[in-house]
Amino acid sequence: MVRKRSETMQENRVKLIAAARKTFAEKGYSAASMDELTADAGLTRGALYHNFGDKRGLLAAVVDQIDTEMAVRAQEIGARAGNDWQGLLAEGAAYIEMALNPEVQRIVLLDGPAVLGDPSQWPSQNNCLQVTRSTVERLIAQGILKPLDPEAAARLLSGAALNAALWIAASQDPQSVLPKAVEAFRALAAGLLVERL
Amino acid sequence: MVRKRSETMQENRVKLIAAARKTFAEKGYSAASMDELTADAGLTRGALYHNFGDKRGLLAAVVDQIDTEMAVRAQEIGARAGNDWQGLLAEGAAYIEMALNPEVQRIVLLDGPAVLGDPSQWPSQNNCLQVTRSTVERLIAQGILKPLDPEAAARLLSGAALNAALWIAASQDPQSVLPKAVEAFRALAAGLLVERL
DNA sequence: AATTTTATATACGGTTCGTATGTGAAATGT
DNA sequence: ACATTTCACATACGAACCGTATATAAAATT
Repeated sequence: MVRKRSETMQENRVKLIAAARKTFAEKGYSAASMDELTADAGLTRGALYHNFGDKRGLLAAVVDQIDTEMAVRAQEIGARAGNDWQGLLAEGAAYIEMALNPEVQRIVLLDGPAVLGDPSQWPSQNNCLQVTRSTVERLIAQGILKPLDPEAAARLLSGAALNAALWIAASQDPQSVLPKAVEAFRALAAGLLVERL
Repeated sequence: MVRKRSETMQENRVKLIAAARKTFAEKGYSAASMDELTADAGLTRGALYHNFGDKRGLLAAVVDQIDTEMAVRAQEIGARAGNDWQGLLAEGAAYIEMALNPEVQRIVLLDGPAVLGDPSQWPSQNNCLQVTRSTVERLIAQGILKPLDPEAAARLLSGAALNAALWIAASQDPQSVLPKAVEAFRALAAGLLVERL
């Protein structure tokens, strides 16, 4: 059976990213051994360094994948809401819930920023942030939100949401804490609304 | 000259923490070599492992120190404000500005959570958070803020503030971005206020 | 069919961490 | 005051890991 080179290469990339998601989430970035990780994928470090440059590069690829998945999900949930304002609240709640996933938490929220630096400068450009920002921009244009800097508002909102998730996950009883966090988030977000007359 | 043991030991701890603040801030936690770091302090790794257990232990000590300094500063600034509500806003702005300091940013915001886990479970108990929470509790008791969970509100507020700082520091022109972030923060915080009648 | 490319495997060197052991000075007891 | 014990720190050692340099075999190209 003749296998095209680009096919197997793509498959190997997928295998490596999948193995990395698992290992990074379970052990954390620094404790993840590249020998073990590549062996789990049925390969060696050779494949890794050829495809991703170095350990950091692999993390960047993993972060990009998860971030994109999160952004897609958040946008879907936001779009399903009645209006843009409800959408913004739904997106925030969605981020909080998604960040309870250990993969998201360990890889995107903890190791990602520490190893790759500030999310706004990631190669993936942080799709999550983009989604929130464009929602905010629409709401400002509609006169529903105060005319704040959209980037600033989006950063603070997602910062609040993601930080809430860290707190929830570390707490003893996540299920009882989640609603408190969502309630506080909704209150905060309401501060962006224009004053009622 | 007879030097008491406990004296020199305390001095050595101070030296090590000082060297670690410098090196961790400049190179980041994982790139910091404990051989170099201890040599800078005029000691060897022996002193380090005896005093702090391991590399993580040293980071924890450094984080504790910086976090405490930040909490003291924020509380002073908050107390100087006219009332508790103005104090809360001033504290938030103070966190944002303090987080522009590379030491704070690299050590407390990036490496700290990645290596030590969620800040609410740090040995230092995260003094910054305590300050904000007690301010929030007072404001709720006064009927100025909505009766939300104080811990949740404090977490989200500080999350927003610290995340804003990461954004600012990574931006091209921090000085022009800072006021936008502070403005957005004040708007968000206003969402915690009880509805005006 | 011969030649070139290249995706991955293998081999190696350098660095780093944590522990195990050694040592000399302060602390303690008689 | 001297002998003994404690312990804070230094030194020595082993294991793990990363990134690169080299080798190889299979696909691509001519």
